[in-house]
Amino acid sequence: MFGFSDPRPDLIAALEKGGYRVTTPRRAIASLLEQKHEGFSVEALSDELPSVGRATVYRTIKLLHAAGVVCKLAMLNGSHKYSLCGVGHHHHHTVCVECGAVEEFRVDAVERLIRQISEDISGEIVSHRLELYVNCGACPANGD
Amino acid sequence: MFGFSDPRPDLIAALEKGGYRVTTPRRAIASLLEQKHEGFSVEALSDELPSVGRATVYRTIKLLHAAGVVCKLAMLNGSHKYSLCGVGHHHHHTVCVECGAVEEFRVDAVERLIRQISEDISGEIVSHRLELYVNCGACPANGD
DNA sequence: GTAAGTAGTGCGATTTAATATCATGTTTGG
DNA sequence: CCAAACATGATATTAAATCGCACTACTTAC
Repeated sequence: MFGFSDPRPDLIAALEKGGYRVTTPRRAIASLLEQKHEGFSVEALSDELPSVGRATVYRTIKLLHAAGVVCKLAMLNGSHKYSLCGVGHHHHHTVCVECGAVEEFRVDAVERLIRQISEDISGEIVSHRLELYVNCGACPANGD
Repeated sequence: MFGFSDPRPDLIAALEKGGYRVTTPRRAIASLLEQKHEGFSVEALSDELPSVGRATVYRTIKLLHAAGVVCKLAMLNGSHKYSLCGVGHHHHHTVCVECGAVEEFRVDAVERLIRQISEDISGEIVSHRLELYVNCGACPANGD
């Protein structure tokens, strides 16, 4: 099995490392996030944190995203979800189209493939995105 | 080289095949599209067609997308672009992060890889998305 | 400890992309 | 030519995200 459940990255540490202050709102966001390994939308997050302004939630998620501890996923319908993710290793995600559950996976073959393609197209690959949309078969939408 | 420039798909034919009427606004959209193999936003398209209502442009692009002759690409920044694309064969895209030029490519290895991954993760893969963000090295932004 | 400076916050307005509403216009089959 | 079905367009609306700005709260210097 390629999937793996990540050790929770330390969001507070990520902020400190980036030279950002660790404030009460940021703590609140971080601790809520740590209960939400699955995909979440910033909007929903904000709704669960009425004590924190929306803009601050967006700003903080952007910081965490820049710090690499939160990933931004493109859903099929064009909306986005975010997900906590392990630092330090590149990975991709599966998203259940029924229940929205997000899982990370890493397959070295993906990286090899990208490298191989990069030799065959003109220009230099600066980034890539690979997302798998699945039906996880274990979600409420499947009759549990 | 994996890339290929597609024969222009016949957008009008695609509409007819889908059982939709071929109307004046749709003709206008189709003929503008056929000059725009590169990525484009619906917004920009609409601006170039003042005689056609915004809603109609969106509706028509959605039809063409459903018909498979137009692809919707997710940009790194979260916005979208559309691109004419060949019918009948699955492919992926490179997008130049500087100039926005879109190219199609197809590598069978991608499909093999997806199939291989599908055997190793729980759940069933219903769809996937692979986009390569490149610096095409031949665009105005690179000093031409 | 206080003043000054910097970083962070929150409200509300704004932007942008896209969709919904719905009265009106167009096409097509007969 | 008529009626039904389909398509259109102006406008309102929604949703996600960002911006502007006054205010607050740390941090540092003195």
